[in-house]
Amino acid sequence: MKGNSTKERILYAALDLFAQKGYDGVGVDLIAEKAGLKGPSLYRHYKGKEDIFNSMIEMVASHYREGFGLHPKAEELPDSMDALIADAMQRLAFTMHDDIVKKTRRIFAMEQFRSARIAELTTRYHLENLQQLYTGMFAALMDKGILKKDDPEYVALEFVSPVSLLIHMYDRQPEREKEVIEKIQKHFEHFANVYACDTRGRG
Amino acid sequence: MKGNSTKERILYAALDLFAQKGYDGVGVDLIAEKAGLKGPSLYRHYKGKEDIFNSMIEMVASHYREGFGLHPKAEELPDSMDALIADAMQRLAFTMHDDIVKKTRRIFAMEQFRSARIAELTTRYHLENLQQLYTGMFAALMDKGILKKDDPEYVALEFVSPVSLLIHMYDRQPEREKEVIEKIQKHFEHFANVYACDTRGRG
DNA sequence: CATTATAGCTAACGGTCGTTCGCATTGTCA
DNA sequence: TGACAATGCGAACGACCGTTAGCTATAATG
Repeated sequence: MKGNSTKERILYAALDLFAQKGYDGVGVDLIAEKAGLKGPSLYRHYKGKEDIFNSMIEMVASHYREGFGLHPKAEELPDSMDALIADAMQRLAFTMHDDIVKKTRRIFAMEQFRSARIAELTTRYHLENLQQLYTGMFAALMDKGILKKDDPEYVALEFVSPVSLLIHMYDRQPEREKEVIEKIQKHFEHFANVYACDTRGRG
Repeated sequence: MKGNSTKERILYAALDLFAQKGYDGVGVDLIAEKAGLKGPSLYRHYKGKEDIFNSMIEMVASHYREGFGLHPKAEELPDSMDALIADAMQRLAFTMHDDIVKKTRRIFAMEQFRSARIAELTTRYHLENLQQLYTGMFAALMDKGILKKDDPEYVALEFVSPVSLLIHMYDRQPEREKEVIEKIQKHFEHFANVYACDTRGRG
């Protein structure tokens, strides 16, 4: 269990349990036990269950913000279609297997209707941030003559959406992981065939 | 409230309430009240809360199966890109505004991890059925020379994924409905530019 | 050293949960 | 009409919920 201070341990315990059974499915005593104390002691650190939940959300949100800060710099742009796909596959592997990211996704899926704040974060997390990242990247690749000239925002949407959707599928049916990865791989290849500059003839 | 028999009324009440607050957020007394009786009377019709939930899921699943049975027959195939998009926009309007469909989506989103059965239905509902529908349609359109020849399965995936993702966004942020519809419309146009046969020059 | 804040605990509160029991009412059918 | 199943109800059960109060031990502070 990550987290050094008790406050942090509580948040990581909450993250893990809420990801398993949802907000209403977890009692405060269980969170406390996982964090190494008794239920009432939680109230020395947080105002209540809702406060624990919100604090945990803000923690993973900032964790995510940091991890996502690694937008590729100009000189790190992929310089070919193959490099683009390799880069995307690496991001995929991280997203699919990082523990915190996985739990965060599950919570967002289950609790997306709990508040406007969470709804907003969910949309950002599942769609907008990814689309924005690739919009910038594709605009640059179009300039460099690697991608065909097109509206980079919508090319990014086409690129990102199947991945996001298939990751959701993996989240709820992890036994189909292989199938998901294969389909994403094939989707990338199909994307390359359609949008790359130097590809002659398709189909 | 739809449903004539008490059994049915209970399921529709459960559908509505579970869609609002999730399984754990709704008590049996509330379901009963909405169905016009008292909590303990539910047990004359179902074995318990879980049974109500599962029965409700099977009801909407079969409701969905029927509604989805309207796969276009060969002679109803769209005969142009414009017709294809018009058809898709009509399906979209239905999906976005039909009450039962909306509630079903919310429940699947919140309860997708509750059982393998629901996980499976969620994937079918959000991805596989749509992809399958358009895979068939696109294969035919490729034969007729309306769409460029390509792997219809992946063309369908590219077509369907942004729509599904943007509908999820609409579900949790209905105040952004206009934006969602615009983006889907633009996505369709972009798709047409990329994949239609008779389109010269893009960008 | 005396004081005070911090952080843990047990006990207990009022409330809600899903469920069961026993009884009353109604409708069906011989 | 009498028997019986079907369907409703109120009362109540044990379990669990989030939270508060009050006590204790330790750590920090003057």
